[in-house]
Parts: sequence; structure tokens; C-alpha cells
Amino acid sequence: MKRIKVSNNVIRRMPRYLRKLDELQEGGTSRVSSFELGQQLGLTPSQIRQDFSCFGEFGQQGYGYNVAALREQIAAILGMDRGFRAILIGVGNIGHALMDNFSFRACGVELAAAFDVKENLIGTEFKGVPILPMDKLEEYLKKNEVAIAVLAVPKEAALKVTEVLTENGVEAIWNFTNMELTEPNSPILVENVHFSDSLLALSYFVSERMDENAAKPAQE
Amino acid sequence: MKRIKVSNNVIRRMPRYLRKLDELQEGGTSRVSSFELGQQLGLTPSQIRQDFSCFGEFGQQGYGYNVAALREQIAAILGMDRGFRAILIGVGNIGHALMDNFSFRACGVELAAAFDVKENLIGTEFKGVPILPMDKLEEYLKKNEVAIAVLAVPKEAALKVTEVLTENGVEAIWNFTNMELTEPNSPILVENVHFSDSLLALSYFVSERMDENAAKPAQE
DNA sequence: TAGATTGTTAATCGATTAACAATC
DNA sequence: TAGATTGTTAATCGATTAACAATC
Repeated sequence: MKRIKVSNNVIRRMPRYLRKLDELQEGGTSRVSSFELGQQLGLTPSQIRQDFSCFGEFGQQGYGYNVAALREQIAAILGMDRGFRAILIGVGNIGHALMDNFSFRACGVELAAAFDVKENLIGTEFKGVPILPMDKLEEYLKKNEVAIAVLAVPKEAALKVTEVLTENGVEAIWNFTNMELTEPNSPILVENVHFSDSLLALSYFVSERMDENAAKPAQE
Repeated sequence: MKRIKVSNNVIRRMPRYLRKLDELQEGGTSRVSSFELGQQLGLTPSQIRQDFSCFGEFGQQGYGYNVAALREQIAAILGMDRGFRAILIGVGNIGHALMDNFSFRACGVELAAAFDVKENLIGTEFKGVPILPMDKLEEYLKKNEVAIAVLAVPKEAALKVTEVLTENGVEAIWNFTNMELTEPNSPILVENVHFSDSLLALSYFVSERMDENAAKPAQE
């Protein structure tokens, strides 16, 4: 697979392509052109072909793309076939919601264990995932190679846990705390899920539209 | 406030500015220059000044920006002072996690009610927010002006609920379901929170880095 | 005042779109 | 084969960065 430098914009579109291809496949579509895909995603055919060409040649002239084959290529690009092991730190509301509703498997990620401090949770398991005591985290990391740590602890605990994760070779943190974890010289990758940023952007768009409507003279 | 067309990139940076300013304010900093802000956020001073200039003139030559004043300006830009009313549809894991952990108030949004079908939840309230029966949703919307609906129902129910929301004048949906709700000609705004897109992007970056490290000859 | 830093205009850079030869 | 659609090169567009006069 080609590995040229790919812009962030392209990478953020790849999961969208994947979702659309999954949907097409479910609907029984086996073939799709960049034109059709563009229509369904609100993108130009040019952009779609440019995006794919960052990684290789997945189509066929005069035919388009085979949905199943393209889907597998994109899955591979995103690392879904690498069997990354993840652990969840913090089985509070969000942590529990992720364990219950979110399919790590569908992203090609194996959720191997969860950690918490709450006595009543420790030793139990949920959907086959054991909940271990927080003070066994370091030991666990030394014994098991963990690619991704899902951080869903209270704000106060976030920095301490981040340190343990960083020191024990975890590659990346999927961060559900509201803390900014990114240290200037830290080697650990961080992907933030900032709910408030998302809601505030929406709030902006609502405000903007209301202002526009207010500015217009009343119709009819 | 100026309302020229502002690019999506700029809008997505505004909540980050807000968070950083809150942090500075908590730390007792009352004044900040675009240079300092840039350093802390990994942006150029130019970009920061350009971003702000989309909305007005908030600084002072030779001084910089007053942290508290700038914070308020940005809050206003994002619509945080408009008192938007929100309702939550679906008090499952994610819905419950949002009610418990997420501060709508901090985003200037009032969570006025929640809706669910589960008999044991209906009639109760959580942190002062009443949980009402789903079949009273339409009636509620006709009586109360709702700006934002937080959609956290199971996939199967998403489209039906979206229809009710759209028909009853809700401005926007904050979408936690994995469904793509955006109809081509729908007047309702949709902001998607796609956990899987976020995790897959992270998975890409981890893969990329592993490939890079594997390509390098072993050091030492 | 002199120094600092803004707001804004101009220059650069990168991303998107268009065009088209290659080819299934 | 003729028609369709890719992959890629060139053109355009928009976003970021640099520069600087204005001014606190």
C-alpha cells in the first residue's frame, strides 16, 4: 500500500467512505462509480478519485469500483485488519455506554479489558470484557501489548493515568475526558472526543440561521 | 456582530479558543496576545487574528486581548447566551451518560426534558430533568419551542423520531445514533457524533506510525 | 514617547476541481 | 468496438501565513 503523506482532510473522509460502502453492500450494491459515490456523500467525483489515489488504484476504467473490494481496501488503510488491542479506563457512565453500545469489533479493535476503582465492579465482567482493579493497570500493560487506551475517567484522574499509559508503551489514547492531554513532546497519540466542541458548533449554526431568518423581511 | 460567511474551519476552532480562554481565566491570566495563544494551541498568531477578525475587533494594539472579554465575545458568537432549549430523546446508556456527566449549562444550553419509552423511567426525573413518555413528544414540541434535540435512541427509532422533530419546528439535531440523518432537502440542521469515525482515524494514525517505525532500521 | 501588538492587505501554500489521455 | 470511468496532471479556488501600517 502506498504511504505518501496524506492530509488530515483525506483521512477524516475515509471512515465516511467506509460507512457508505457498508451501507451499499448491505443494500446489495456490488459496483459504484466515483460519480454515484459523490452524489451520495455530497462530494465531487474528482475529490473521491484523488482521495483514493493517495493509497493506490482500486478501480477499473469504464467500470468503477467493486464495493466489497474497495471496502476491504479502505478497512486495511484504516488499520482495521491489524487486530489492535484496546483497554477501557474508567467504567462510569460513558465507559459503560461504550462497552454496551459501541462495537469495537466493527472497527477491527479488540476490547480486551476494562479498569476501574469501584469495588462493586472489580472482578465482574461485561459482555465478556473483564473489569480489573485500577491498581493492576501498570502490571497489565507490562504483560500485554495495548495499542489504544480508551480514557473515560473523571477529569481529576486523567493526567495520572495518561502518565502510566505513556510510560508503558501504549500507542494512543482515545480521550473522552474534557482534559487537553496533548503534551508538546509526548510520544503518545491522542484523539479527542470533545462533546462540547460539537454542541457549540451546532449552537453556532443554529444562531447563524436564526439571525439570517430574522434579517429577512417576513414572507407572505 | 459581523456575520460574513465564515468557513467551517474557523467555526470548528472557536470552541477550542473558548476552552483555552476558560483555562487561562481559571489560572488567573487576564491578558493574552495572539502570539501566546498561538503557542498554546499550536496555531500561528496570524491565523488567530484572522479568525477573530471574521467576527469583529476584540483586541487592542500594543496590548493584546483581555481574556475575560474575549471569552464573552466568543461565547456570544457561538450562541451560548441565547438560552437555547434542548431535549434529550432516548435515555439509554449514552443518553444517561450525557444527563449525568455532560454540562449543557456550560454550553449555554438548557436541557429541559428527556423522553423515553421505558415504563420504569417515565415520570421520574434525573438531576432536575423530567423524563417524559415518548408518545408525549409531539405534544411537548407543539407547546414548547425547542432549538436542539439530542438524539440518543436506538438506530431503528432514529428516522421516525427525526420526522417528528422536523415536522414540529426543531432547529437542529445533535445526533448520537450511527444513522446518517441528513436528508438532501431537510431544513433541520444535523451535527453528527460518530464515535467510529473518530476511532478509525486514530487507528489510521497508529497504523501509520507503526509502519514508519517498522521501515526504519533498528536503532542502536 | 517607544515598544508592542493589533487588524488587514498581499503573498504563499495546499486542497479541491476540472480536464483528459489511458484503458477496461 | 464504442461507451464509460478511471488515475493523474493542470487549473482554480480557498485557507493559511507573512508583512506592515495603524495605534494603543
